[in-house]
Amino acid sequence: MYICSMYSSELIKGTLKTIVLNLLKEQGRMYGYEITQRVKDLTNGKIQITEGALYPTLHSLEKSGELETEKEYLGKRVRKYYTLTEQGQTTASQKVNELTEFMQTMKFLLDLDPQLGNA
Amino acid sequence: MYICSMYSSELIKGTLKTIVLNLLKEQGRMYGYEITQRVKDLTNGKIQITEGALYPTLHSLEKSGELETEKEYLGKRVRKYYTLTEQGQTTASQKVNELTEFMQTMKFLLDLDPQLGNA
DNA sequence: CTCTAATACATAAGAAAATTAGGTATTAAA
DNA sequence: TTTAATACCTAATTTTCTTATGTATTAGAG
Repeated sequence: MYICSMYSSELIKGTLKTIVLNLLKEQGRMYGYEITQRVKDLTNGKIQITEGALYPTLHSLEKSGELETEKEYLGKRVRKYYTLTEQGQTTASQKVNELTEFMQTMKFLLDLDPQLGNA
Repeated sequence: MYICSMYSSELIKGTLKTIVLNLLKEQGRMYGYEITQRVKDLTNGKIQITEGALYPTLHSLEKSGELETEKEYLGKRVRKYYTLTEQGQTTASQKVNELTEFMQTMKFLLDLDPQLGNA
């Protein structure tokens, strides 16, 4: 599953593209399987991207012009490396900003940050 | 739409139950339409719950035992007030905790909080 | 007085996104 | 030699939300 043990999965839908775009922005160049492992490591297993969710997302981002690919061979095994296009860089920033703003709004709405200015 | 102007809607799926349960926990007793207005007001219109999303969610939460209802009449107009059951109180807390933890994980993952201990 | 906007409930068809479950194939390790 | 890990992929189903309706009451504008 896209999210497993730590979070009830319905909480988190819709963040996958943002995660992928942001990782590629920071790392430069990654292949699919690497993305799943990186996210798992970075979050101590709390967020686990499934391949059934990831690959369609990568294909969709490529189709819409955010990502480019190049294949690489290690012996006979294939890797498809993804990099951000210029458009993808812009989208990545926008998505991260949107998610950041949204999380702040949610924090306020859930009264987790009651005064909006707790030092 | 559930989310309109400010956020691309795909970012935010799966938070509706948490929002509803948390509001009812804080406010005690609310009716559907009131919830949509409260959320809109609290978020300055950034998050707008549609009735097409809200009512099915309320019915589902009632069916699963998180919410109880009582009808009230103002003249001929009906209001259905929702309150948390004991189970609902527990669920509300859990959902808020989950979302809080998730948002922290996301913040870290998106490198928005690079050192994990910025004062 | 009449029409519109707001209040207040509801459902149904469709779209979007993930889950679940499968498939192929290579390589490293037990 | 068999299993686990690496590495790609797709299809059926489910969940959740959007969009579009529908009904009805009440307040306010003209």
